[in-house]
Amino acid sequence: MSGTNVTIKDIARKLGVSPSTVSRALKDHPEISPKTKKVVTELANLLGYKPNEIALSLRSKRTKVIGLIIPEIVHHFFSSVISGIEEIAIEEGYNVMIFQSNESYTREVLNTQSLYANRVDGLLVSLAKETKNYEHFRNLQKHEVPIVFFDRILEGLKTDRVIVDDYGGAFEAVEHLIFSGYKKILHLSGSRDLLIGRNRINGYKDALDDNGLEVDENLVVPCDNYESAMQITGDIIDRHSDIDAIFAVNDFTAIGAMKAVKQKGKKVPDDIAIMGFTNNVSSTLTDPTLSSVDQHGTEVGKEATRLLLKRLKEGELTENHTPQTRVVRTDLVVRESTTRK
Amino acid sequence: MSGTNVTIKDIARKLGVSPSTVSRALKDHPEISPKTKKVVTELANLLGYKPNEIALSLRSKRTKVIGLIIPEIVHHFFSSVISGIEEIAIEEGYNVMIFQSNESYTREVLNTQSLYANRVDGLLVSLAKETKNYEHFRNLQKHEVPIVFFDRILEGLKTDRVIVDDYGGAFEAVEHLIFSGYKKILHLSGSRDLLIGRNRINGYKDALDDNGLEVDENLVVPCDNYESAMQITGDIIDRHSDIDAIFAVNDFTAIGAMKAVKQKGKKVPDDIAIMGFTNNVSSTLTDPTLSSVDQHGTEVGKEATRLLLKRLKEGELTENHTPQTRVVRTDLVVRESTTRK
DNA sequence: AAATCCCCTGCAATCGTTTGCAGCTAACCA
DNA sequence: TGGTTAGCTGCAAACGATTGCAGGGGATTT
Repeated sequence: MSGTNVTIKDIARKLGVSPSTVSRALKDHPEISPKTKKVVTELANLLGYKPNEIALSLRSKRTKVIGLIIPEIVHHFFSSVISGIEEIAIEEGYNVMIFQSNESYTREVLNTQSLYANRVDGLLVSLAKETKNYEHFRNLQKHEVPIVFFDRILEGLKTDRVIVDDYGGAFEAVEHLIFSGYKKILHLSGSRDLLIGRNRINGYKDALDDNGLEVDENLVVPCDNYESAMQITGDIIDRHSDIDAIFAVNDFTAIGAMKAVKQKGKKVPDDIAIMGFTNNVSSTLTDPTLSSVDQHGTEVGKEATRLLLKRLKEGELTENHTPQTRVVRTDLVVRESTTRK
Repeated sequence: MSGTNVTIKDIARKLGVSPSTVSRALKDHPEISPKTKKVVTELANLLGYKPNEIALSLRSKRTKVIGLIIPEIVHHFFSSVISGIEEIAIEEGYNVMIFQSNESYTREVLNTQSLYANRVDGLLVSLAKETKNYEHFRNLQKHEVPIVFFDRILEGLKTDRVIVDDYGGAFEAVEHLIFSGYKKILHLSGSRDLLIGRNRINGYKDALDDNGLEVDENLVVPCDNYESAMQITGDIIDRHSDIDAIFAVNDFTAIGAMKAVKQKGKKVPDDIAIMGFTNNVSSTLTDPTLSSVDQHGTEVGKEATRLLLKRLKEGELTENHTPQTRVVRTDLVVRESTTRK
């Protein structure tokens, strides 16, 4: 980026005016004469002048960059969140600097340090699974960097938050199964350590409860990935032969369960219905296609970014700011795996 | 980012020395006395001083940021490329600024402008489908910003490149089908406008040719997504009842074809084998699981970044630099959809 | 005691842009 | 014609860090 970069000084020199005049002319300052403005802008265009954001940042103490820390880009949910973030950010003239924690606490701390060194104007974060304390975020807050957490939030830190309505989504999904005539519903659940895991479990239980079905703790089995679902689902339906539906904590788990069910010679959805969560692309590709709960990743990203930009516009009110929590509604997407012919 | 940020001047003032001394003390300059170094570093740690990268960038004319333009983050291939890029970049102290073109030429041009305004040290690009000309990239090159293209490259512009061995991957995939005893192989192909589309077609044809099978142009059908594969595959196998294998340009297309084949009452892989390309997560989730060609997205990202950082280290040799092209090998991943029992 | 030398530290300019203030020129009015 | 005013433009400092050069002060040498 050396050499050929045109600066305001270059333009000033060629025109025999001062840099200040050029600067003012370019931003249409009222005290500059129309003729001067004209020659300046013409030369600027000719030379392809573009203001140096770095210099602007140094002077104005704002970079127009927002930082993003996520566990893993390759997860479809997170990449759709990024899409949403980018869309809103670009609209408002902000750029996005992305960091992956890879679920590692150490990495996350390093990320916050890089972000601070680069003086990002604000930060969007979804936590690594390992993260239990939040000194690194508190540090940034001391430096008045506003933070918005999304999806994987940190209780105990006063920040804006955007979360998915996991409870509601689970409730609706299970109720759909019940209304479709399924009565004995297995839940392959997420970790009870994570808020999202607990919320989905509670949605499941309350849906049963509200509809007069018994909650059987033996039917809440921790299992949150494809491989283990493949392995354990067969056994479970052998032991509980009256299971006629499975609600899984995510789509991959659901697909693993589906495969196991089919291997047992049972039909989906006639013998056993299957419901996922997340609404991955994958859910349209299975056979039968998988009913799921859409988490609207893009909307989560948009909402988090809107919240952050709002904070940035409000200015230095960090101290007396009341943190907000936005809940993004989920949507039930009914496909073949829960629809008896 | 205002207020509480500690600068070198703050430290200098509190210690009654000059900023220059502080600066030198912090970088262990030999002309600073040990005692001064000690007090300075201690206070710096105490106050949590972190150099302002913006100021450094302004002075040194390098930002330690590399820009990335990709068509769409939500595609698994691209998000794995990002992972690879980030890994290498972070190792070398670089950060990554990501932009999506959303396959739009206009957006891509805007992206290059933002990237230039932010004075990124270098650029990694995978082209939007729409892009036919390259003025916007030529502009950046004028400003001595090194560019590395990957996957979707631009012929006609002298730059480093990292491409996937599409030809070899297709060849190997089709040969695997042939060796498995399949003789009439349909190719659901990509666009002949794109290099990757042409390369895969050529790999397909040469594999047939080399193995003494006839190449039938009617069996190369443009079709590169799930929906259209679902729609047209049935008709094609009706018309050409001797088709016993399908090689699709990507996994989604393959999965669409698989579904259509199953709907016709044919068995996969016993009646018709199916081979994808990309090796998405989805390929492990279908029933039967899908054989595919792994493109090693992470490796593509790593290689592109290595190439770029190498250029950056070499310095201002942009003019007399001989562009390099690196080819990333593919790997055939055999699963159930091409394995007769 | 004067001269020399070595350590250490500070001054000032620089990167590119903005902006409060001062100053210059020309025109207008009395 | 002298003074006021309006309309433009330039000076200089600032953002935070680095670095060539100059200089101060103490110790050593003759």
